Amino acid sequence: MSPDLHATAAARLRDDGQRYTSNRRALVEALDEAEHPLTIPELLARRTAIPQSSAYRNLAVLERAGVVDRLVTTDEFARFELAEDLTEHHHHLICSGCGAVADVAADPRIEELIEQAVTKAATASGFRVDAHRVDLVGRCATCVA
Amino acid sequence: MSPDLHATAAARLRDDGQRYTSNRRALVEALDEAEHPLTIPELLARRTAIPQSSAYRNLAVLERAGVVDRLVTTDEFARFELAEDLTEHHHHLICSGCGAVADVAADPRIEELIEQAVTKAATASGFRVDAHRVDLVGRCATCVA
DNA sequence: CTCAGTGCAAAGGATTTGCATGCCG
DNA sequence: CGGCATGCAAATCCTTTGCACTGAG
Repeated sequence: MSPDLHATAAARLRDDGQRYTSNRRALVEALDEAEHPLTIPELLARRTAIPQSSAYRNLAVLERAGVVDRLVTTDEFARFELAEDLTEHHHHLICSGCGAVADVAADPRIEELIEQAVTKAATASGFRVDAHRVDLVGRCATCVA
Repeated sequence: MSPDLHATAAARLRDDGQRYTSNRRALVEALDEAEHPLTIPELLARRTAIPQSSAYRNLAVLERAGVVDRLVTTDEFARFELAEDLTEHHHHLICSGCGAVADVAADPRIEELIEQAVTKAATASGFRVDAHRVDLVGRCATCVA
């Protein structure tokens, strides 16, 4: 995908005083290959060489450096994806049946409106908005009762 | 607020084969009094009579019956609020500094647009949308760095 | 050498559950 | 009585952490 995805990741880690090691590169690669947020078990299944504790630790580092985002659903596992500015802005379809999370492209026209309406309401109360998240909760094709 | 909040809650529980006990009523009352989603510790602080395990168990029951919604943030605790159709539709301001969650009223005009744009995209992939969630992530007044 | 990164194993902590008891219907 | 609800305590299980070791600079 991004030819300089790894260069960007390395740079952000360097700014945070961290190295871009093979484990971290492997995690970024796995997240880049996936087209939806992955849980730790899913990540480990794709990169078996990485022990669990290293995965948790490195994902925490990558999150602090702004390379990955952690998202928490009602699912039992946290999910990880590449940071928004390294991918396309998108939203999530969260299946309340099986916990699956799929990506859905964002409509720039709507984005604009959300941004405006919502930021205005928030700043009125002294809140500084950094990002918005739009998630659709429902049933995926295989879980429709 | 809702004069028949408790009646509705009782009815929904009954449909699920459950009773509306005093513990459950106390939880619903506490959530109704609060003007933002509460964690379990916060709930217990307001209704000290309820033991932790009962709180968890009853909130799970209330969630299944559609009386409360559970929301998971990056915070360490899950948060609970009354189900959307028992309150006003609203969104959340989530502070990435302290984990606080505040409610913000929804703009019906924007709601409409989100609903349309997003549901169309989702149904295209066989996903049946039940609800949408719009969360603003940022810094609350006391956490702005 | 030095110090961040690694990996194993053990700890932490929110949430869940087993079991005996209480209570509504 | 019958079965849900309760509460205590103990178990679960995702996630974090201590510690000794390895490797890059």
